[in-house]
Amino acid sequence: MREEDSNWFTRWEEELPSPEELMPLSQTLITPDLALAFDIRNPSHHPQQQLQPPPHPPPPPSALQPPSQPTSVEFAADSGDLGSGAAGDEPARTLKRPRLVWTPQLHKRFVDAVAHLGIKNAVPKTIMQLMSVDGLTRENVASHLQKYRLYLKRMQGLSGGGGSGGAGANGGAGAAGLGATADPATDHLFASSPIPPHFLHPGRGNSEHFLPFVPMPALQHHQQQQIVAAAVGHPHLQTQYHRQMGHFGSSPNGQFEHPFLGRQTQQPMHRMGGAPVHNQVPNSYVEDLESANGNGGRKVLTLFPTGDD
DNA sequence: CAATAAATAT
DNA sequence: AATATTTATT
Repeated sequence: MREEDSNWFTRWEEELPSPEELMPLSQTLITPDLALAFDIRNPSHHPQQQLQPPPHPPPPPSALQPPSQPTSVEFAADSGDLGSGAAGDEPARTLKRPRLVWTPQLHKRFVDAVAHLGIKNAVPKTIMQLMSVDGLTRENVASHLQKYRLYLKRMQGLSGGGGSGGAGANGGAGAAGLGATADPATDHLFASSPIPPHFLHPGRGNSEHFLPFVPMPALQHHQQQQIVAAAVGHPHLQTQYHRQMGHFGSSPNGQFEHPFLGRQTQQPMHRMGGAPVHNQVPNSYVEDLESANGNGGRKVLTLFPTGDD
């Protein structure tokens, strides 16, 4: 049955974020106040970071589909105080980014990019470019890709006896039912996104399909909290969290102004695919917000799960 | 320099 | 535990 081949992507269409989800919300990791407190002047050019993005005029809404909105990622700050020492005299040029949180949505975008690039072209740099996620670095992708490959191999390993078609359509916790050796610790994230069939058997597929990668108007999580804990060498390090709630003005038009516009660090990529990108409006799929999951002493609140656990 | 994989670190 | 970072190899 080959229907599965064309089904795997019709699925995530329905899971697309609702308009409410796609608020750019490019929150700066370092608040201007914090940056000033550190006397950070940004001496040399450092990687694309969102330090106080200048009021960039949003591109005019063209009839065609302009590049997707620069999807911004959220970061989680841990209780590690980076104020001691680094803030003393050494310029914070070597600012370390907060850990990137790979949300199911973000991972889905990752898988999409890899799927459309093909296994051979799916290298960190290319993936990163295709994802168009502001703040994403090549290292982020590389690290994630490494883990993802291990995950794929694991899946192949235990589905080898079945033949073709066995492992294609498991979209969620399907693989964990056969008493397989799927460590619950390894997949959680990866199991949330459908695995393109050709991923599992490279070379065994058949035709390369050029699916018009739709970058989507934007892919944004319903951000709520988890911003940055400003610890400027305070003895107590009481991490405070901003409760960012309340959405921004959502116009009935579907057009709204973002308070902060993420930097569109979109580099002109070479001709890849060249497929006609056709945009489509996702269904308004309401997602449940999950907050305060029993996570023990973790302060990082996980974002909403995409359904399964 | 970029990519990969394994090990190691936070 | 989930990512980052480093190391070594290609």
